[in-house]
Amino acid sequence: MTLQKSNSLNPHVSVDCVIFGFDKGQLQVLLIKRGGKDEALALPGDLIRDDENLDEAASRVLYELTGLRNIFLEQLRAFGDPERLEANSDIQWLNSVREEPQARVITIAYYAIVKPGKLHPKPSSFASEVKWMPVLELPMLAFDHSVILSQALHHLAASLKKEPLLAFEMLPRKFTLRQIQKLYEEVLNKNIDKRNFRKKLQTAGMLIPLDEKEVGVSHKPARFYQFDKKKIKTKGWL
Amino acid sequence: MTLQKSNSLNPHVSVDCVIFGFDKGQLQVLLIKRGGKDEALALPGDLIRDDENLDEAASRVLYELTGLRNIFLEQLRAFGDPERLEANSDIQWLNSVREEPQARVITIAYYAIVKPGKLHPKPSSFASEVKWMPVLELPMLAFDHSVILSQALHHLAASLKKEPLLAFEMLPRKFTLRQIQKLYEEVLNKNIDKRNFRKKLQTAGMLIPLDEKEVGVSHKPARFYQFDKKKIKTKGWL
DNA sequence: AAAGTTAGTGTAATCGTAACACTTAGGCAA
DNA sequence: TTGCCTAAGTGTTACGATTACACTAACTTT
Repeated sequence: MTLQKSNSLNPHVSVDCVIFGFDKGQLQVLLIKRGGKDEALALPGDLIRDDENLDEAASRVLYELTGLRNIFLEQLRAFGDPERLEANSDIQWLNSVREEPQARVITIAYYAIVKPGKLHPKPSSFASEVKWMPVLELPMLAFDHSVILSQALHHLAASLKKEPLLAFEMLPRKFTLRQIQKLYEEVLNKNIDKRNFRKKLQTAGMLIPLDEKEVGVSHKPARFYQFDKKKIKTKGWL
Repeated sequence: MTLQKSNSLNPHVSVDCVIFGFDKGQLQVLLIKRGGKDEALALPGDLIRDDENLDEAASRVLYELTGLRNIFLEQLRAFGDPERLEANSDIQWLNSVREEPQARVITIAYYAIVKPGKLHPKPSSFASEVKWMPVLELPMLAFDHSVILSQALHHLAASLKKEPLLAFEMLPRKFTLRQIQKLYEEVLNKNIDKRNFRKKLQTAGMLIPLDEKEVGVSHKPARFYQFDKKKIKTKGWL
């Protein structure tokens, strides 16, 4: 091992966040454009700062982008092919100014869940454009972000089967049984039997029925429910 | 964000490998000492080189340590508190020579599985001492390696429930039904009913019975089996 | 008032899981 | 050689979980 070499080209390390939301019956992901109009969409992310750990860096990216704190956020995994393109245009600028060889970028991917309505995307110092995109009809993303996103999606589906908590993170505070079923159908990409699904929800006993119903719908109005946080069951319930 | 700063202190990035093996009825992990006798045990690891991706770096560490290739190897997750101590003594030396502030080390943890008997630990350029230790009776490890190991162990148990393949990676080519059951009992840390366990193995149909039995044991000799790689079932079988 | 839409509800068949005990084959010691 | 020790090997029953399946109720629109 050449010490000199391994030090001189220490990689950049960034976090990238796959931010999921469920709205209009579709699973959505929050994407940005950093610079010009015709740039590819990308996952929001930033270089890690010296004084923050990985989780804090991801939290910060989320906060700077959305203004939200206390969001569900977990590390997915690290990505770092040496051929990975630069994940931050600042770095490109920096390197071109210095005429140094470009250091690679290793990124730690996180996935996050935001309740619908909590977030009204707007441009920031990070991103000239910010918007929700339905995961099922995505264009190509910048860098290796398509790979990251598809792994995050896979992971989300696997987690949803084990942890009902995640489902409730994706729904508004009050929701109907139909909404939660649609969420599962969308993410797991299969149809679920209504009666069996409700039976299992009842057995789990994590729902508080409210004395409130849908209004203005042209069919029998559904009852609203709330999630009972005291009764989380986390293992294998679907 | 200060560009200058974020670049000048680019973190070091390393891989650390949690190498599991199952021998003498116990789950073991391969640990090293880098330097002196009274140093704490540590997970084997190294800085990532410029020309390799993360998986390759982990593979290389494994190869340099054990001489083995084509080992089961998967990324666990990244660890990177800013307070993380140096994970490579070369770096400390380097930094002290240059009188630079120490850059933090972010590490990508991997876990690997090695069949018993494949590996006869011996010192290398990495490590002055290399040895298998039973995971249930470990001393404190260097840096944050105890945390990494415990997460790897947890992950291993979770994976074993889903992927029988992992079990077969841990066993020799020929094994008895008792061996595979003991493996599960050790990793999942609970007793398993013999008849039910065998029934499930049969249902899964991944075992090829051999015309060979234990010899020299002071009880009814058990039949040997082989794993049928063509019939892997990977989802939820235990 | 009729048609359209989703809410809401129970039962029977099937499958998987869990609990449980005795006979057999070999080594070893008296 | 006999008896004892040890682990191998083998089925059945009870229980719980999962699946499949169809009608009535409430509200809106035309």
